[in-house]
Amino acid sequence: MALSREQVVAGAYAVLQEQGLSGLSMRRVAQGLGVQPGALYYHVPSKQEMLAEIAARILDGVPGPTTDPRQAARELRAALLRARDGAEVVSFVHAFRPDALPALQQLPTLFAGLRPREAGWAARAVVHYVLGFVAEEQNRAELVRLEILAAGPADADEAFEFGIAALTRRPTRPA
Amino acid sequence: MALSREQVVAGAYAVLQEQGLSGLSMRRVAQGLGVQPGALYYHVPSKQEMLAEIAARILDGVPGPTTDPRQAARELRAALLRARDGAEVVSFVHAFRPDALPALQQLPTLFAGLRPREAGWAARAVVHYVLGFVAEEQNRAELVRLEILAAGPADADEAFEFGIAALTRRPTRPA
DNA sequence: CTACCGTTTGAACGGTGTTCAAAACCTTCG
DNA sequence: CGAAGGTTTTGAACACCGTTCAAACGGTAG
Repeated sequence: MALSREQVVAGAYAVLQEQGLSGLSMRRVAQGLGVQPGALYYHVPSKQEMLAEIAARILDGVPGPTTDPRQAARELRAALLRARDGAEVVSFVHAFRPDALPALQQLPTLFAGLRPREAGWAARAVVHYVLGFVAEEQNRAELVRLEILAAGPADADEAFEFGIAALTRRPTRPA
Repeated sequence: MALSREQVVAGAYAVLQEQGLSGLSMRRVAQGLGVQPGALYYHVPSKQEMLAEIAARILDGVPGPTTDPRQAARELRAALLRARDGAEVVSFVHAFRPDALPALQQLPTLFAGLRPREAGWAARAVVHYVLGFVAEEQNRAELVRLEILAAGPADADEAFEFGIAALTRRPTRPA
């Protein structure tokens, strides 16, 4: 049976879960699918595009039908945590192909109380904060797993809420 | 005259400015110094350590003697913008060697009005926001330079202040 | 002049993303 | 059935990458 784009992406996702982003090479994906590396390029134009599809998959279905930016941020974090190195993957894709992540592009609509300009800024601030926070979270977990770092305090949820609360508080009118 | 660690780092910094982070390879650094790649490893244990030194150099002297978190954030952004791909470099180093960046580790002391736990959270939030914001800023500039992306609105300063204002506003006491 | 030590070379190892002509496979048609 | 034609895969190569290490080099002190 011939390969398909979905199978390639699924295979890559499996490698991501088992080896992490640094272990995700086209050769390993090919090996996992029992195929030569070149075959992948018939279904996928580049590794970057493949990662874009994985990132979309990671963010699939979030945020749900909420109108609360805080809730959206929580769901975003949960989705990122579900995939190994999820934040790193999404950050990478967000950098060179932001249009491939509709989940993040729709965020400004949740800041209904703000003018369009400010809503965009607020959404970007939340995205940067969430991606940075979770990237550090997953990274530390990995370093702890490899015993390079000692486990720190388990206050991630509280810390996350602290930042999100600040970023979603309505500005106090100056004067 | 024999090479020195400082010369290696300076050479790497020069390559960074001319080629960007993606063009910064040990081989190119060696070439710029008129030396074989292996010679670098007598002065520097790895590329990661070399990058850590570059990141420290980028953040050298910031934040200045201010006690205002907002001002510190502005100086941080300015320092990152001074180096090509500065935010990406510092993010990378911050991920696997946070202790190599005292400039970022000292940030919690600026949140004097908060309890230690909250001060740490606030500092981390600011770091994630600033690094994410400037990374996007520099990345977009690069994509525009390569004519992959059309130039957007020039509201970076305002957008930055918006996020920083939110992150440095004192929490409204809940009840 | 010789020994020594700090530094550099040159070559190699094992990896990476990507390309492409040629081969293999599969389906459809005569 | 066999031939044609399109789709998919192979196998090999290209140009890189970070890193290692024995051997050679350079200068300096005894």
